[in-house]
Amino acid sequence: MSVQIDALDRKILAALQEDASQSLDEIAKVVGSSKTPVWTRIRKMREAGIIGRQTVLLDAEALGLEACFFVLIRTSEHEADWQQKFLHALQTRPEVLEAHRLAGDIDYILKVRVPNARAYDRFYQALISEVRIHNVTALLSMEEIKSTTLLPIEDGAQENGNAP
Amino acid sequence: MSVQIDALDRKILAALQEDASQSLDEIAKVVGSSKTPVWTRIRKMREAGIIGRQTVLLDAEALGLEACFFVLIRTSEHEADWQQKFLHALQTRPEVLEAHRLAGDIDYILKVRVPNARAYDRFYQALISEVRIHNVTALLSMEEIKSTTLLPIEDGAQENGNAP
DNA sequence: ACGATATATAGGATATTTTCCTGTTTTTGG
DNA sequence: CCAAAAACAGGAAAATATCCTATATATCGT
Repeated sequence: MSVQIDALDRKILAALQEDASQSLDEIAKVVGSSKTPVWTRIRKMREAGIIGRQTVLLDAEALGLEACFFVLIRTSEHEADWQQKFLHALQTRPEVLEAHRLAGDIDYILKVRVPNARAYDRFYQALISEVRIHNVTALLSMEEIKSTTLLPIEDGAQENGNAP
Repeated sequence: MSVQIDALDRKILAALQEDASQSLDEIAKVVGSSKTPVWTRIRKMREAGIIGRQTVLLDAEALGLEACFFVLIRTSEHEADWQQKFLHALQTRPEVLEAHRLAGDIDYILKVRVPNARAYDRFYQALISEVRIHNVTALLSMEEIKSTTLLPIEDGAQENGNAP
């Protein structure tokens, strides 16, 4: 096992994802510790990959990205090289913000952010010309009710999935 | 109009969302400017809400959140107070990371992160006991192919949707 | 239960960075 | 083409990150 996360780590993670611009002293005060352990733990969790990218969330509309689509994809092809081409296409296109392979009759779901419906169509045409896809349904978002990167962190007693 | 974003602003935004821990001097060098204009522009874009939360992206699996569902919801009710109750339920539940109101025959889509399938069922039971919902389809993610908060920022010439 | 070793913690010193100020250059409008 | 305004570059003081040292806490074998 790489790193075991304890209650203090979880408090630090919660504070960090809430506001990563806080100083170590502020975080230390919030989590009830001092800056050295907070700093050491952050460094270790960064190295372990528990803490990933430090970023800033931007207003998509202000950047002219006014349309958001969820795309449900069914395919008949499940060969290795088809899948590889498909994955590569998704990963290189910056308008694809999320892509998941699913269980069930729908094979993939994408979240795509584009300036407008025309830009979505361009994306769609480019995608289906690049890889063969059986069936596509696009769901257009009318309203972003909620959008957060804040993961729910259990700060209570540690509930462990498997007994020790 | 609140703030007009120019090419330098876009470069700064791109640098920031790529790595928000960079110093002003580093960003200034990358975007080809000096720290004062970079700092002023960041401050203004923060105030204008173009730049939102500064955060850190965490590894959900490392935190024990191993299951991700996309939930497609159809409802027959479209009255104001039903909708308000529904929105409130979504916004207060931390396992709901995204919620969109859609155009078309599916009314809402949610993205839900939970420790496991049992936790999803608890969430689902709690939700349908709180608000009346006509039809629900849960899509289980088997693999997160891509997940990014990096919005595509056109750093070329400024393409404007409406003519001046 | 006790002591020896390992580990975590608190607070302080230095290097870096943010924040703001001052003088200069560039752009804009008449 | 000149005046007014805006943006810019670099520098100084305050705040912060990073690392060090000493102290406290926990762990393990006997």
